[in-house]
Amino acid sequence: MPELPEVETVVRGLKKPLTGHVISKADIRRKNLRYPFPKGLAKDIEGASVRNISRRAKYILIDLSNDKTLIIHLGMSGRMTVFDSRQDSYQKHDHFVLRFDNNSEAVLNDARRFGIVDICDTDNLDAHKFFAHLGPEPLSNHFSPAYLQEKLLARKTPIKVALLDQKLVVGVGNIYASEALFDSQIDPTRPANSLNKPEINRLVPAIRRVLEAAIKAGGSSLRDYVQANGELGYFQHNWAVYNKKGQPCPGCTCDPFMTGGIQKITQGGRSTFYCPQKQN
DNA sequence: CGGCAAACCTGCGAGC
DNA sequence: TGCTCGCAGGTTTGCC
Repeated sequence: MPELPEVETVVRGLKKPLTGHVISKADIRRKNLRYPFPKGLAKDIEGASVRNISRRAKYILIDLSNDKTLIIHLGMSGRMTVFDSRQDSYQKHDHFVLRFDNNSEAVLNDARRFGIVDICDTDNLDAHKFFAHLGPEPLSNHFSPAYLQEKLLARKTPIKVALLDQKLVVGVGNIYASEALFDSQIDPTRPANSLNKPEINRLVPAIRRVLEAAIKAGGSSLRDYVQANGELGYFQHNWAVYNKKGQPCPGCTCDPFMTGGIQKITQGGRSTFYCPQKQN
């Protein structure tokens, strides 16, 4: 579900209402999501206040006053929403609830339960197994054409598949990989090591452009995703190719009845959308 | 190490 | 209306 823009949007939405507030109660409503909830989690966080909320890759980091950081991943179907003062009772799949001193609640709802909740000493975050092997943030300067070119050298897997590898670059998921390759006019089936310098010079800024535009739009809502305030994202209206099989390519003048329009293929077990006329 | 399929889950839309 | 099938924003694991 949530890729970098969705997680970033949620993080921004959580900051204002939660920062500075004390967690009065952590309600753990089942024993596991993707993994078991950490032992003693409630005890570890109750009574602490929220110092800051940030994002690394697709993880939400809630930095607490007791020098621990609560780590949350939304998986495919997770939502993290804040309720001012909740009137209605818990919904189906509300698995983890933080109640605050001002009576507000942050609720993790995750139908498919691919999400993750973990806790870590803030000092040791970088060494945590989730983060130790991650690639650079795509919106940082560490993600440069020179870096990408070097990393792609040894990889003959299709470029679309490579972009989903979080060791190469974090945050890019299935939607934005298709969108960024369309933006840079690169055929997603090309072996990663076949991209030349001009193509890589197009791809890096295209990834940034697509992610930044999506953040501006509050992310993409396909089915589960909502912002922290419960509103939908609206970048799905700006998709050029994702989920648009058979539709005319926005950058092409060719007749979709002749070309078949946008193609849907499967790579690495996941759907890829692209325009064979524009991307090569 | 690279590459690929399968696994983890529930829900929903399409097609019959 | 109701069933089955396929597919969905991610990541890990196990096998070759």
